[in-house]
Amino acid sequence: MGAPLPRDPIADAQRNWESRGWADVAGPMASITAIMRTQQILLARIEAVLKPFGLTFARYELLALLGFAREAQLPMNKASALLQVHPTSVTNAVDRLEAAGLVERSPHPTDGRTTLVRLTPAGRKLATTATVELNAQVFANSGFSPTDVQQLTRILADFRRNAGDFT
Amino acid sequence: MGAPLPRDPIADAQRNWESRGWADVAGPMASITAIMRTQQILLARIEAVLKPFGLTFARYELLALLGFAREAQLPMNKASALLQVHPTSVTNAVDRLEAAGLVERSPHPTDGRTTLVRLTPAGRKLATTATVELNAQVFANSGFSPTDVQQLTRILADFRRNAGDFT
DNA sequence: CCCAGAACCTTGGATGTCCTAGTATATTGC
DNA sequence: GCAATATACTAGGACATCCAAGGTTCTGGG
Repeated sequence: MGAPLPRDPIADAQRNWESRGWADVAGPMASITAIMRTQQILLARIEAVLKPFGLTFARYELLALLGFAREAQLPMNKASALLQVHPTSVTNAVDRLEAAGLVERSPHPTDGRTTLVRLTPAGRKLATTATVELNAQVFANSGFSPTDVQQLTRILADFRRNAGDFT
Repeated sequence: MGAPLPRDPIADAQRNWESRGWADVAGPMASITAIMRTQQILLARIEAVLKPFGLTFARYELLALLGFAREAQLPMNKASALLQVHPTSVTNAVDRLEAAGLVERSPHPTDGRTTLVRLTPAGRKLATTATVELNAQVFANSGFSPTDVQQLTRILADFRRNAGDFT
């Protein structure tokens, strides 16, 4: 979005916090701000790879999830829970994927309230293609060393468990 | 958004990647996905604290940045660079903060292209109040141990530098 | 058996982010 | 000095996320 800054803006913020008498929380503040920024960078990289396929990250995640599901299908509410996003976000993603012919909705055989989403053959194919591309262009050169990956995985899993994501 | 899941969905995804023959990138994939999810959780906590003040995280960040600037003012493009967001996002945030009487726009004295944004007294006061609240309710109990904070700071700073955020 | 409460999905609204394009002002180069 | 290029901000559009509200279908207790 612009040229590199001469200084780390987050490190500056941490110093500002300390000089204001908030030194006790300056470290966590900086870590959290860094997570926000890192997420933006990673999301931008991912979306750049997915754009040629007409996919966004949200839609890709749903395709990938369905690709690993039995019969390549899931109830909407199950998808919402596993992706950990609001049900309306799933509705939105399915609307667009369905319009693109990548998934199909069908009524649940026994529960009239729930709707099943299933990959079409085209959806299955695209899910694989897009994943291969993401693996090669983003995950293979993530910018994290193997040690970093291990530490991140541990730290963030602890955090997510503590936040109530899973038990 | 829902009850805790019985299993970590990201760990499941990692296993799925491995069983598909993508074991070499399964670790980074899981780390990156965990960053995405962690960012969502943290953002939700922050916005919950800011909501009573009529602020969002984007608007708060701008207020906080101005609070540390000389004269409590900055050119729009400088704010965009330091917050590392698109210029239109700053325009959007300033529009709303200005409507709320928290910041003011003024023309740059020598460069007719640039606009300065400055905190109003109300804006300065709210910035401090909101920060104290965020410190107490989010950063003081971040969910990261002091060791985690150190490791995160190091890993994410390396990543951001490598991504071209700063030198 | 039936109705109240719960569960599931969708619609509509608010916000934020980015991109593209357009307007206005500076700066550069011939 | 003037035209070409670059920079700064803003308007409009596409997407995603969440919340609130509404319609439909289940489930359970009386």
